[in-house]
Amino acid sequence: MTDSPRVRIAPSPTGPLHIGTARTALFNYLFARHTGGTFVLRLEDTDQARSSIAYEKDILDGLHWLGLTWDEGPEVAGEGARGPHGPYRQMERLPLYAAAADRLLAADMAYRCYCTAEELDADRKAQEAAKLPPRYVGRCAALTADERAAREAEGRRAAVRFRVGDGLVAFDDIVRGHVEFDAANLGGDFVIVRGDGSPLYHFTVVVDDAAMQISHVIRGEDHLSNTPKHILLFRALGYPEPRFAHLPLILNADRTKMSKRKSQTAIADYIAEGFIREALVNYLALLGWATGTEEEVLSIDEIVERFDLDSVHKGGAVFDRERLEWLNGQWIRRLAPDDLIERLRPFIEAEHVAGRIDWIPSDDELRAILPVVRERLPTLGSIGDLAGFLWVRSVAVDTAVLVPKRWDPATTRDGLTAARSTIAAVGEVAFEADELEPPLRALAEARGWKAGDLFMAIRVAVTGRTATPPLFDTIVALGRERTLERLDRATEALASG
RNA sequence: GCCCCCAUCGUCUAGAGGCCUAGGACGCCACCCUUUCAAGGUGGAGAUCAGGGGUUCGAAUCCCCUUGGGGGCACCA
Repeated sequence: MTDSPRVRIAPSPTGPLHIGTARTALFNYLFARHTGGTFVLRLEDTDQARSSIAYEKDILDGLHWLGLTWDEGPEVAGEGARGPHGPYRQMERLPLYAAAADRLLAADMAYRCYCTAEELDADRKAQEAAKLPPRYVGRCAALTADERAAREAEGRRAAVRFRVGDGLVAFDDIVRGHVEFDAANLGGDFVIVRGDGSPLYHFTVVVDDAAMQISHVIRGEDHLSNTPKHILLFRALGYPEPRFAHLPLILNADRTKMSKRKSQTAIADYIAEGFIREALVNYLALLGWATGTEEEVLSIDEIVERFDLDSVHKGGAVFDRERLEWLNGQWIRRLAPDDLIERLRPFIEAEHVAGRIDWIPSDDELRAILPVVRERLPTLGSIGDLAGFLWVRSVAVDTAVLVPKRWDPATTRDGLTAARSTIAAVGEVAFEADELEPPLRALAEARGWKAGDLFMAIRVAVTGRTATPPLFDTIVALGRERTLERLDRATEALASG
């Protein structure tokens, strides 16, 4: 019988959750859920200088937010993990790496290296000058016991290097097919344990993937060239090799690997802008994978159902924010009203904190305008721009935009005054869009105005903007008194200006 | 420099030898709807399938070469 798949996402808490990490996590999640496998989260925090609890929190929070639940691993930053293969933070697994390194040392598959940073640096510069590929020269590969003792006596600390050996290393990558490397091109014996005793990535990843019984290593293509090193380590340690699947990279607009410098890479920044999880997941799934049908707007469950590693692409995919925004709009329109309101809350509160609105609307107020704002929201964060005028005491009206192109100031003043009377004539109880439109249209017709011009003058007067939700719904949301007051203010501004 | 990977509209992609005079989506343009802005609808521009050789009756699809792009070569992950 074949065991069910075990996959993992192994982020390093050395920076905020990156789009690329989220995508890799998503594909692991999709594969695990589609196959009924197990999804593990492991924190690779061996770079103590760069790791921090704040980043760990950002990463865990981000993955939770995306809805990528894992079966084993830490749930909350800084707290314990669950699962039978713990601990799941590498700094808590140090004894395992030490034992594995000792085994390799004892079998002479690894050796102590006493080279100093200066020596290594000089080697590297010489190789560079000679236009040779960088590679460890093997200075410590065959030290005698006496030579070692001499270096120890000097107080030099030893790193541990793995003997790469020679021969071909081949494997069948699920997305790339047969790939092979000549061990001679791996850059020589590489360090697996630092001079201070802390283990390095290539080593820990193998020890842990073996210990956690990972069956499929699904990761970014940037790891493809590292894979032979890992395979050699699996073999040296006597562990079975997992299957590998290297995903295409997510690219900047210039087709280089997506980077913070050239693109917005932090998931937290997308969340802060008001992208919703459904859209982000949907979008990310479609970068490097497609259903093979014309379906594009898919929920995570629908994606799980259709997902297949074999149909993942080989070529990198440029991150296209416009397409993400389109999908975000699609998903915002699909949310249930109360769900949308709940998700809008933090953004409205942020507007309030920033002083851009004077008060926070109630659920009922929000629910009332939802039908006319939802299709105008590319992101949740655009709620302020779109409807903020509803929640301020007064709006700033620029008299230059208040006067419609075909009108002059006098006509505008006349129009606003007449509109005020017309709107005032609509009683408080009948204050609905259907009651407002007919008399205002009649007014325009009676005075020989184009309805659009009248409406635009009113729109700017009551909202301060030229692009708004439908005018009559807007006026109703604003309420009779506030509408009349804003019309008065605008008329005054026109008179004095 | 060395090794490895990749290559269909601007972008994401469909396409696994004949169904392709290459389909869809985003974006763009036009029109319709319309009080603005959106959303929606319809239509359009946009790819000699990187180029060149093969294989085949037939190639975007298979093979080779070239070109281009990317990734990796740390006591980072």
